[in-house]
Amino acid sequence: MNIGQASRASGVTAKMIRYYDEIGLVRPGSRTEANYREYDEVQVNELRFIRRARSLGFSMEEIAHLLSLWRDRARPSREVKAIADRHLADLDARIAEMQAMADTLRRLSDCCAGDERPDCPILADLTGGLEAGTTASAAGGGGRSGRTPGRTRPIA
Amino acid sequence: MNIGQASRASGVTAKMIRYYDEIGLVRPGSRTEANYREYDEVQVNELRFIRRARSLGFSMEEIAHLLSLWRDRARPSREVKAIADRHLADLDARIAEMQAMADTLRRLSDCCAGDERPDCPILADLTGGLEAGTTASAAGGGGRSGRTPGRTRPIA
DNA sequence: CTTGACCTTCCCATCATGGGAATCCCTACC
DNA sequence: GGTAGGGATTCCCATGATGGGAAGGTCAAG
Repeated sequence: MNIGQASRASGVTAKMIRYYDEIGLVRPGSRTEANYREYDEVQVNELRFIRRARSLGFSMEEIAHLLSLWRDRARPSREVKAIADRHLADLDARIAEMQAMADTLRRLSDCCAGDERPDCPILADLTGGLEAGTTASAAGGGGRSGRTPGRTRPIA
Repeated sequence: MNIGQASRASGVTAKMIRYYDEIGLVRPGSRTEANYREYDEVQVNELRFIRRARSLGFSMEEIAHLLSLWRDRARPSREVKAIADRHLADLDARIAEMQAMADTLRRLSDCCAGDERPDCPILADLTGGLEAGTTASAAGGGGRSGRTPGRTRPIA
C-alpha cells in the first residue's frame, strides 16, 4: 500500500500520514526503490487508532503514549485509564470554562435589544468589567491554577 | 503612560499590547523621541475591553469588529448582538462536541478495570471504531457542515 | 558614569493541519 | 518509445494568540 491507499483505507490524509511519520508516531513499514512509503494493515490500523483518538480530543502526545500501550500486549489497563481520566478532567475543565462564557454571553445577549439604538448591555459589560457583581468572572473566576494554554478542538 | 504602565493598568501583557499595535487593533496615541509607545486612558480602556472580550472567548477578528462598534457612538445594538449571538452559537457547538467526547470517554473509563491486566475497553474502542453502536460517533456525529478548525481556548 | 530596570525590534516556538511549489515516478494509452 | 495525467517526494509557509529570548537603545537613581 502506498500513502494514497493507506490514506483511503484509514481516513487519515496523506499529509497527516507524512506528519505522523516525521514525528515518529507511525513509520512506514518500508520504502520502495523510488522512495515511496509502504504501509500494511498493521500501520493502517494504527492510523485508524490515531484518527479515533483524535476524534476523542486526545493530543498527539497522549496518543503517542496510548499507541505505545496499545502495541504493548503486557500493558496494565491502569495506565490507559490514567491517560483517559486525565484527558477527561481536562475536557471537563474546558467545558466548564466555555460553559461559563456561554452563560455570561447568553445573559448579556438576552438583555440586548438588538435594534437600531446604540445602547447595548454587551458593550457595557465589556467596557466596565462591572466590578461588583456576578457578571465579570466568566472564565477567570474559578481560581484554577495557571492559565492553561490548552489544546484546541480536533477534527472528526 | 509607557507600555509597562499601560500593561499594569489594563492587565494585558506588554507583549500582547505590542501585538495589538502591530495588527492595528490598538495603536499607541504617540511615540516618544526614543520611540517608546505612549498610551492614555482611552487606549487603556480599549485594552481592558479586549481583555474582557478575550475572556469571553471572542476571536481577535470578532474583537476588532466589537471594538469598532464600541468606538462608534451611533452603532446599532443589533450589530453587537449579532456578533455575540454568532459567537454564542459557536461556543455552544464546541461545548456540545466536547461534551460528546467527554461522555464517550467517561463511559469507556467506567468500563475499564484500571488494574494490572491488559484488557481495556478504552483501547478496544480506539481499535475497533466498533462500527455498530452508539460508541463511535463522539465528535463527528452531528453532521454539522465542514470540519470547523475552530478557535482555541483563550486566557483569563 | 554606572547600574538596573525598562523599552525597542526581530526571530523562534507552540499544535495539528492545510496549501502549494518543484521535482520525480508510475501507469496507461497511442 | 513517447507522452499525459495522476500520484509520490520534499520543502516552505500559514494559521491564532501567546510566550520566550536575544541584541541593542534609553531612562532614572545613585
